[in-house]
Amino acid sequence: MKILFAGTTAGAAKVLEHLAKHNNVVAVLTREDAPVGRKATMTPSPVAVAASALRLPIIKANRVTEATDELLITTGFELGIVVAYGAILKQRTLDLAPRGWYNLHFSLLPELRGAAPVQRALLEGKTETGVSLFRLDSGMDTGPIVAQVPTMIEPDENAGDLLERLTHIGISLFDETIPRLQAGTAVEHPQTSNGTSANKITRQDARITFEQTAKQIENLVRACNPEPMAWCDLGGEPLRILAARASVLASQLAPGEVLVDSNRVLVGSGNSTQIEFLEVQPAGKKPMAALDWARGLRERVILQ
RNA sequence: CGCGGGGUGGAGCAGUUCGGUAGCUCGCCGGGCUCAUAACCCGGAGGUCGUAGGUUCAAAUCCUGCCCCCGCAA
Repeated sequence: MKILFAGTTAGAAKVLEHLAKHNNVVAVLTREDAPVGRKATMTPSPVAVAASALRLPIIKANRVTEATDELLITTGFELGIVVAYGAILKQRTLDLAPRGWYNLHFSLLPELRGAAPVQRALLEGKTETGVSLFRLDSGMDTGPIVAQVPTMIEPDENAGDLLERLTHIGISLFDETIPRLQAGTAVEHPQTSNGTSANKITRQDARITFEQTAKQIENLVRACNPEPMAWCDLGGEPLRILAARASVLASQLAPGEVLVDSNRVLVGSGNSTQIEFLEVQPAGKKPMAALDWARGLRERVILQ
């Protein structure tokens, strides 16, 4: 069976590499090269890089237009597999695949539909999430579900860790399910509720306000690592917080006040709680242990 | 030519304005105290100050080129 793979991110590239070993992937759809870094170097997506290594035909498009459809048709694909492609497929395009299009989504649908299910799961402090494989329809992650795998969220997992784990789970799920997709024997269960949405987390969302409780800040920090990374203001410069955990001890620190105590960097937060910084990154510096950062401080600081 | 910060013993920083003995908080090694310790006390090792050149009696510090790292913005 001829499979078309659509994806963009590093995780999607991993899935592609695996699928291509065991299936007949005839072409890859990915987003166009994008500027990356300070020099805005045009860089192909991780999926494009992986597809090149696999010597697969690549179709690059940020929006799937009718012209893109024509290219897709020429591949002769029968089944579409989508993992974090980053653009909506219209019904017109969905109709091109005789066996349909299936999407791997990193939540237990209908929970957390949308662009950032992993980050939102952590931000909301969930203890369980999972992956869902469903048939695409014209809505946003609303199609009928073919398979789901739940998993517990580890207390110290951040979004990067969790996404990596979910990706592996997703790969296993594909191994189990693709034969049935190809045979057309997969059982589909319609989503029965409207669920919840998981919008992308913006840089403003990622700003820490120390009026929040330590637990809320911890959730934000975990959700935002590695992207877009939680931050606060240190003397007019951003201070990124890569890792932190809510302390169980009550705090007498004012919100944003920093105290080093017993080899721990504690910061006052809302409702008399305190957040412990574990890893931070000042502007212009590399990430460092919070204690190292605190050692270099010459005076008391208040974060905002 | 988008804006900006930085490179100083193993780590994080000060010192550069105004040139003149390598500093601080840790870590490491050895010893002491202690029931014990992430605590405390004593001692010690470890640095071509990113790199190449220039100015000077003298350069981490002043001048010039180059390399590397990072934040913001896109």
